[in-house]
Amino acid sequence: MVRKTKEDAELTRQRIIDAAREVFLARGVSRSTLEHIAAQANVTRGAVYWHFENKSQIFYAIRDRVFLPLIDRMDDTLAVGNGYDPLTQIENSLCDTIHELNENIEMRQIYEIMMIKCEYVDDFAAVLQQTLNNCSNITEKIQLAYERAQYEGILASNLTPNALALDTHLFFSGLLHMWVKDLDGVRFRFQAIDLVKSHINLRRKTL
Amino acid sequence: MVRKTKEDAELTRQRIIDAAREVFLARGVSRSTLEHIAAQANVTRGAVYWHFENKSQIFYAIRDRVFLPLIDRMDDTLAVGNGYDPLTQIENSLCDTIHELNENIEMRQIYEIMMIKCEYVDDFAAVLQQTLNNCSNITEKIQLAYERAQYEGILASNLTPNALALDTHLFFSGLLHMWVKDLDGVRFRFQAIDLVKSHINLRRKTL
DNA sequence: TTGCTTACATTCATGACTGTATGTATACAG
DNA sequence: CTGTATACATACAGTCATGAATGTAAGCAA
Repeated sequence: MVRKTKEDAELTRQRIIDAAREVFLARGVSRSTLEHIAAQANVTRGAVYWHFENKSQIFYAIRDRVFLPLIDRMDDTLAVGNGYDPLTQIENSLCDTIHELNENIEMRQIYEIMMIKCEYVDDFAAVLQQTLNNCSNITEKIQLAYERAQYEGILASNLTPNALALDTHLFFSGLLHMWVKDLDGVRFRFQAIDLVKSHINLRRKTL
Repeated sequence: MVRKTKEDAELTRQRIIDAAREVFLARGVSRSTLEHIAAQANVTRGAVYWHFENKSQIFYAIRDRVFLPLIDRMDDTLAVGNGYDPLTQIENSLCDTIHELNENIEMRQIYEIMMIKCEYVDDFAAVLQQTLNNCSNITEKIQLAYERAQYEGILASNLTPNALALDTHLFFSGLLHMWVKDLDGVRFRFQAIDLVKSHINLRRKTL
């Protein structure tokens, strides 16, 4: 095979990442071999080893394509003073993620891989803890929004913003899991948005 | 090795199941080999193959040791007329499960295996759907309790019992996941019970 | 143009892991 | 007391999968 230019090489790298995503999804991470990934990307294992040290490194590359953008979007929708009241901000933030899952196949696949196609042992155990940290950050941001909501007097509940934020976080975490597992969509996918709205309405003071 | 009596054989079978649980937990299901399991159980692979067709069958055996009792307990705590009001019934039902996770090492390990040490592909994909079905049943039971709560006029919310039940189910599903992933216990394990109580209080009409 | 580096492809040695086949001693039925 | 089925252990064959070693042609800088 001929030597490629730098741009070609980067393209190959992306092809390998995309291929790995497909293969991980179909076979699970553990049972996916570098040969499978290489074949799916139309290269040889040599090429894969050139671009990545091993399978975990490919996994990390895949994950970063989802979680870094996710954090950013959450920051945006939960930012102070974007025209929405705090409860609506939280609602929008959650609905945005659902919307993204519906529209973005890549993101959907990556969530599926991380939730039900991966075993968190050895190298991967660290990933779980990082994800937990990210979750903590998100919970904090939601809590801040609830604090503003309380200050603005639109909260129906007598619970603390902290308790509300944790409850919301757990609800949404469960929803994402069910969204992913509910392959035919009947149970959760089609009504995910409604579930988020109900969840938020439960906390909104009725006029 | 000498031929065992029937009771001995059953004991061996249990030892293999216990061994598989330990090995699955430590290495993940995919990367666990029948040799590992056999070694942990102090038998040879021959013995394992005698008792089980393959690895998935061992997995099923492990799972059944948790989920069948779980359903039963839920049925009990949510049964009509056991002296508690419906909201307290739901609370007890969830707290019981948390309590069981705290006390029962076997159950804790099995949850951990099923949530973060298993890749749901091929044979295992079916397990997910079965679990989803079980979840639907539980949600229905919770919904019935909410309907009774509504009838008794102790519900604070204007949401439908169906929406409330789904919200509770998702919350609890998220909580179990976090409980399992939160290995050091700081984030969720120690306050799981409080989180359940907050969740229920949010729906209880204040006097 | 030369020579070094890049971006892969190819080959090889080695080591799991699986499933099955076979051996074997004993429990148990009759 | 004897035959058969049981409950394993042992041995074997075949298939992947890995990682490293080596090959190679082309890009690119000087």
